[in-house]
Amino acid sequence: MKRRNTATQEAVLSVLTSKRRAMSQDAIVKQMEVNADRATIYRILNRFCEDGIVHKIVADDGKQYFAVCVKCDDIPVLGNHFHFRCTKCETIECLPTLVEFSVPEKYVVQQMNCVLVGICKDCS
Amino acid sequence: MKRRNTATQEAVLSVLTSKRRAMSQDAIVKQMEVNADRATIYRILNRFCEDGIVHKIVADDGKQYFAVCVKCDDIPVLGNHFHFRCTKCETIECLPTLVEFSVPEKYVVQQMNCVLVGICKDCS
DNA sequence: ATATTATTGCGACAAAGGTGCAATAATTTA
DNA sequence: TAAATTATTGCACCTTTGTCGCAATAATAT
Repeated sequence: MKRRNTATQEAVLSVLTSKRRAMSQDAIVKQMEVNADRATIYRILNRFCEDGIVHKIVADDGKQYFAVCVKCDDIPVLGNHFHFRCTKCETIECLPTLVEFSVPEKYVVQQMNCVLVGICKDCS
Repeated sequence: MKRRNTATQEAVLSVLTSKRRAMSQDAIVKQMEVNADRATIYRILNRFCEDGIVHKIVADDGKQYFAVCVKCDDIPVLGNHFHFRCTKCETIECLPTLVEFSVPEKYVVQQMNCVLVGICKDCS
């Protein structure tokens, strides 16, 4: 399944990279000048996830948010970091804070989804 | 708004306390012998949350799970603990592991929702 | 026993995501 | 460059989760 370049895909990626935040599908379309079908956006985002271009966060509102996997401020943002949802500006960002934990005997951790909720630096 | 005792409420609470796991609405009804309306279950669960009897977890599947606020194994399970979703037995449990973190300057954390995903001790 | 009002059931609704299928268009091949 | 291949899209439709209004029911207080 070789990938192809399309305008919609580039638009989605462009929005995500410029905003530097985790965004929901509807937030992404709002920022796009090109308009595309909802289902298409979801398919593009899920493809990006498979390819490791973006990662998915499920916030405490139950919605999926997508963020580009980039290094911010020279701190590598890998899988195991906290996400921060600001209740004032309604954005979700990747914190450089790594999630540290230890689980009881015999538990195997494969993924994680950690969201802190509060007021971000710009709103406090 | 004084609370009243009803059979449905007791049934919900009974299921949650006996299972000792975080359960979704549909999982709860399946375990109940009394049958009640979906909306009613949700209202009961949200009331329990308000009263501090149960707490709500939003898993990485975007669904709400509810767990009784109890002490397990002599370890107090308060707000700031990890949750563990087992992909094999499809349950979510409260880990005794507390969430430890430090956020960058000027961030104010008010809540958190941290879910680890993998294989639990019973399934590994 | 009656009045008060919390709780329930029903119906309807909205939002978020996903899917199948035919049409479109980006690559590849000739 | 033109034709063939097949990844991607748009559309329609569907499912699940969760909420809400309102009238009916039933738990408590009087």
